[in-house]
Amino acid sequence: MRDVARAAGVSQTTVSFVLNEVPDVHIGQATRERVLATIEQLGYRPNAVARGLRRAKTDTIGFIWHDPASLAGRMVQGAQEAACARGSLVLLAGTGGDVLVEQNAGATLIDRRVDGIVCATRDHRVVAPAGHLRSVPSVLLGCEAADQSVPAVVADQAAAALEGTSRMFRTGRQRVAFLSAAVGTPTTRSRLAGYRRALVTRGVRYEHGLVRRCRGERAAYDATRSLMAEPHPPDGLLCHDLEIAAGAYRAISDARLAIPGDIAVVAFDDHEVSASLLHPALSTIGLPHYEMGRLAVETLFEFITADAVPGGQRRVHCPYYERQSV
Amino acid sequence: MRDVARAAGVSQTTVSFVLNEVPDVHIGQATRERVLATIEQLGYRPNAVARGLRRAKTDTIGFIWHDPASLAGRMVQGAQEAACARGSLVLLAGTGGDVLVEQNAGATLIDRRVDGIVCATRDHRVVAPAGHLRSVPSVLLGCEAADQSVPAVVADQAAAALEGTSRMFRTGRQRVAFLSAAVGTPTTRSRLAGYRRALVTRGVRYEHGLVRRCRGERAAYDATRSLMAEPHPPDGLLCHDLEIAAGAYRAISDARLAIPGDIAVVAFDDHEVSASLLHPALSTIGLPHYEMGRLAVETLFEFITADAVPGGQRRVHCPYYERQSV
DNA sequence: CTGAAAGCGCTAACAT
DNA sequence: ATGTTAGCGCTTTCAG
Repeated sequence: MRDVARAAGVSQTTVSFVLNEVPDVHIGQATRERVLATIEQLGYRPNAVARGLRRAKTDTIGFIWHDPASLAGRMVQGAQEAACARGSLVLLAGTGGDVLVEQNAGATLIDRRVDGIVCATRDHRVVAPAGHLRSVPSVLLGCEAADQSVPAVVADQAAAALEGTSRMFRTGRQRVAFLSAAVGTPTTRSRLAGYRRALVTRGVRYEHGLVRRCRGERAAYDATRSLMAEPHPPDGLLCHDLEIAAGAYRAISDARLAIPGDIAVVAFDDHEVSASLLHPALSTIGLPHYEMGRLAVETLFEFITADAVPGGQRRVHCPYYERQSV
Repeated sequence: MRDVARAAGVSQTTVSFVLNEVPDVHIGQATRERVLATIEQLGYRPNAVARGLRRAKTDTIGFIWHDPASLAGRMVQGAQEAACARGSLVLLAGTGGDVLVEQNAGATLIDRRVDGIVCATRDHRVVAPAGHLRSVPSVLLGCEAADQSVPAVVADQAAAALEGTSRMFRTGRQRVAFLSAAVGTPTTRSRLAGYRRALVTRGVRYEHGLVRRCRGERAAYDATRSLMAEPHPPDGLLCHDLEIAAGAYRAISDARLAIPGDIAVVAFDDHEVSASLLHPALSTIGLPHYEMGRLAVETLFEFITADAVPGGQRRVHCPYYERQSV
């Protein structure tokens, strides 16, 4: 920068001013152009590290990343693109799901003076935000703070379950069952809530026996067979994921029933190839990872600029992909 | 840091020395412990930005990311974890596949004074590395420089095609066909080379007619039917991806042939759920994204520390996942 | 073994 | 409208 100043015959200050287009300072047209030309000519590029030190702002947002699953990649991508659109970059800090490492990751990011942090945990779990998430603007992604003290962006799983279930009702189904996951997480709870709301909306009584918890293709197969063997078998099936849907498909096929003729199926976790591999192609509910990452960063920027914590929780709509199973 | 020095009754220099465990400087045991205690007590953490400015080393590596596909997430993760293991963080810079934006991304990362850059492009394409990739230690990921001037990490697709094809020969197949992709990319060329090498190894003549280019399930279906209708239909099929394998499966099923009894199938792009959805479960060749990301960063560190460009190209083994289709 | 002091490259009062 | 100057928080000679 000194070189530029010298070559253009001005002071460093002037160079800095033209570079930053400081609002209250007007630089003479001639000077400005001379400086700009010199910058161009010398190929000068400001040192972002030095600028960050001085401004106490690094134009960098930290992304804490717990999820080893590949889908998280879309979240990171969404975050990265949203940040980029605002002139910031994303600094990644992973934790192999380890909570101790998580503390560390947050601290490390703060050491680097990131302007804010997006903290993405797996599986929508409620977290007690670590101290450092309070010391710098932060937003949770895919989970929420137990005390709502940190804003969060989550997939609207309840609405998604409601929609998936309602779609089946709307094609005339009377009894929709829910093949849920084995473990009770916030995700499964939200989905169950949505499922129940769909029943209420439809004026159908909730039956405990229509909700089965299972894990894996095999368990889903068994659960479906068991459901089909009941006096009043279901004519619709909401599945927690693709593997479960696969098990259900197999059971339905073995029972010589037709999809969607005899029974409709909808599953969470859209995966184009897998969904199309099933016959008939499976209608799915997608998890909007990209959009979640994007919105988390947008929210973070609001937080940073408004200097006020944005409202508690933002839910992102989960798209429904209609294929042939409903 | 000044506060720590003051509270411990020493100079900043001393604090810096104990913090960095400078080799040639020995600090008295008592002083060191006092300083450490004070640091702990005050909860002091060094400012990484200031340190970066002074040391001209940021412990950050840049990752240029072209690929909008979700699988790239695993590469980023591999890179991130490898970097983390060496005390560095990954700074992301995406480009929507746009070359102009790419120039920019590289420049932005250099402005941030990253210690090195990993540049990941989609689809193994040969690139003429932009100037900035030469001005800072860089390694290409998933592609290679036309002039080999920049080290590269790629999946060993030729070896993978060789292995997949050979596996089929080893179960007694005589004629293995290759359903390749529609476009001629370095990826498809490498795979074809591997396929041909497998033929040579087996002592089988290459037949142009056994290699079909297709894109999508439907095209694969047609290509397979056409192959099966020939006088000497193949008894083995190497598929470019899962969609193509799906089309092949359908065609084989329609032709009332059995997998693997009448014909064996192997496909690139391992995806557990999809592969298991097919009946019989499809044997696949995985693309080692995580490992590639990891190795790219390892290579980059060699580059940075050895201050010498590591040898041209590193190929990562692609794992073969045996299921029931061979 | 420890401290004083210079400076990394930039920004932003404050002067002129 | 432009220049002078004092740091941002740290590392690192060089003296003591």
